[in-house]
Amino acid sequence: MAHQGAQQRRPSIHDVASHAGVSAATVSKVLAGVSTVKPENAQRVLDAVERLGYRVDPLASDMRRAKRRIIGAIMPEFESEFFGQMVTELEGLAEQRGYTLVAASSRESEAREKEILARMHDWRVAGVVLAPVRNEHGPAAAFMKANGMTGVLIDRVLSDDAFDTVSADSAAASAEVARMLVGKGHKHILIIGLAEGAATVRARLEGFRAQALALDPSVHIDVITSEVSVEPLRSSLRDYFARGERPTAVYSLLLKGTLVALSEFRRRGWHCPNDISLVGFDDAEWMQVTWPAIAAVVQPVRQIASEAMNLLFRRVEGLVGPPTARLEPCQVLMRESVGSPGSGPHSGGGDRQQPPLS
Amino acid sequence: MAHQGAQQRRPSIHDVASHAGVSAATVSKVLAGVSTVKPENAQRVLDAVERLGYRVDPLASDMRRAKRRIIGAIMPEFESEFFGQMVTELEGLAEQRGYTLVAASSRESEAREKEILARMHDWRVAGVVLAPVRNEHGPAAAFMKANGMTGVLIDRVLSDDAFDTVSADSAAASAEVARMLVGKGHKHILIIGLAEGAATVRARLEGFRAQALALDPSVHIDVITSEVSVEPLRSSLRDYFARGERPTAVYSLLLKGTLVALSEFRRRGWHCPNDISLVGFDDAEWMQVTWPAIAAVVQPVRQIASEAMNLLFRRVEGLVGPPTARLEPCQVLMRESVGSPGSGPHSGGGDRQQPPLS
DNA sequence: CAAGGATGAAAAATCGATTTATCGATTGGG
DNA sequence: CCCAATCGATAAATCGATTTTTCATCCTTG
Repeated sequence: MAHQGAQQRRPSIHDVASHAGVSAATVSKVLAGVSTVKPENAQRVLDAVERLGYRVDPLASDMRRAKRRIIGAIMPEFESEFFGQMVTELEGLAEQRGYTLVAASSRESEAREKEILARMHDWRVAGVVLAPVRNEHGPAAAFMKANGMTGVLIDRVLSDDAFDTVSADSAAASAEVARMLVGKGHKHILIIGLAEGAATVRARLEGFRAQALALDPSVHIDVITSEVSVEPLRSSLRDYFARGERPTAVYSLLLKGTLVALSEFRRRGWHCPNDISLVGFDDAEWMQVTWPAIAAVVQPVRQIASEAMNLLFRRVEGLVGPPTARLEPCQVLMRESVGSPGSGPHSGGGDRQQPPLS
Repeated sequence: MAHQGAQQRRPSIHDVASHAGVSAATVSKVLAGVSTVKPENAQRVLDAVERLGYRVDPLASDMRRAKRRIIGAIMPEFESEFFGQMVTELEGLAEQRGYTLVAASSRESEAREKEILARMHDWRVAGVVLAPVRNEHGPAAAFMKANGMTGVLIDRVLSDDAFDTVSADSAAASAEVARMLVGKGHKHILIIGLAEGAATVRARLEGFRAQALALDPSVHIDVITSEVSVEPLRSSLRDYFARGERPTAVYSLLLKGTLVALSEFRRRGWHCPNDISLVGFDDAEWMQVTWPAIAAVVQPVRQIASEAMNLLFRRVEGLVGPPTARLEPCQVLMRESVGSPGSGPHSGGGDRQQPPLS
């Protein structure tokens, strides 16, 4: 029945006005808290609002303003904990200020990213929080500049000449990982990542390399990266191991790399940390319940989201001035997947029932 | 600079009209594909649109219609793969039909769920895809009914007297899990879950129990559930093991339970499947790269999303008729975490370097 | 007591589109 | 040759708010 009942037109501001015996303009003023309304009339308006269950239509309300109370959020994906938390946080912060958050996934495509942005521009959003697929130099940011949109770039960015940026301090966190691994005696370390075009991936790589070599110039660092998708990375890694390379530790620059590494370890029957150590950028809930628990760099999602929204609203309110580039500190969680090289019984996969795949 | 430049007012339909030398009404008709426009004028309109880069303002365009081209989506959370994928799918499907998806997280709170719904009602959304926190009898669905909103309920629902529902066939999947576990010889099985008030959790429980007992009436099934949060579940589980209960398999009715189970196994130094077997409802990417890989029930996210959207749009377009209740089949992925009871070396936690916690 | 100022509210314009009503021109039929 | 139907397009109303303008009162003050 609910598909026909009760769907009478909702009361408009004019309905409230006539019930209260005043004009629509007066109702609007009362609701906006303007003080030039006689208290008696104000009360009658509030009573009518109450009686009719009137609520402002945000769409109509936004019609006249150039910047509508809508914030757009564009993330490369929704499937990971990181971006899921990010959207949750952004939504809460937007709501606190009376804004509606419209979130969309670019699905790791720059083309789609730009299309979404164009649609958000059609909506005349007040601002956009963009987590670009690659970095701050993509077509999406260019579109925003060309159209004078207000926005903040987050996550896979370092700094920009037009927009404020907020991201995790990848370089510092990677340096800390380097200190820990080198401190444990690792001398042959493999770094795996995706898309060196991504600003932060490069920062993570260089942050690690610089620190590791500073601590011990004899450290041997291999790097395997691949553009775009994760499968090329998997096969490169497979080839790398197949030709006999035996690093004692792997540092993955992103979550998907950590999964690939684990799956290749499995394939070869290697166990952490006895056979090889593993640290990944990006933490996930499951990493602390597996055996071994996986060491990871935790990104400060809440801080990034909150700082991004602060900066964004400052711009929405008209602040002009040079863009800022913020880096929020990460936390490195050392867990069981990291040990000292050669300290454990170097199994060939013998202590589990599952034999290594050929 | 982008904070001031280029933000001239966007061209409106009147700008297009005057450039094309016609009226705004004509422009609107051309863009709507009405055929009563002289081809010559239509061409001039299209030229002007092209030249000015005109795009319809969706907000203004929606003003006059009772149902706006906006679909609301309310999920209990965004942080899990399941709901992340769900939002991604829903967004794509809405976009295909020219609708904007506004997604919000109820953060597992029924109060928040209702507030979000009220806000979406203010927006006069054409329809809502609601994944309720508990089940179809919560305040949110009641609100939708009371206000004559159009909607579809998904995930934690079975059927409703007012709204179409779409969910995974939990009972069938659980029965299949039962067949597999009983088939492997398990005679003492623990089921853990959250909130038996949730319709689907109950269905999963009963689906499993009925099938298991039908196959082997001597099977002993224990059940541990807790309302609301995950921590009570953890401590109940801990107590259960502490008092000497030794089921040979655990079936978790939801993802968080699977994580709790793994973490308690860790704590006691038990390994799957030698010491205990584990199957969880809800798959996740990491489950196939850990050692052992975790057996799981995969929910058909795409089918649920697509069916929900189909049903929703049918209602939006005015279809009346009794609500339907769809159940989409799941897939059960048996992985290494499941074995036969007593088949492996029953370790006390001896083959890993980490000693069991006291 | 009249001019000027302050006060509070109503009327009207506006935002940008869609839709309905209206109007002029062309064409056809009687 | 005139009225009517048809076609194509424009003017105007509408959606639901906000904001500016106008207007009527009342109060001060010289």
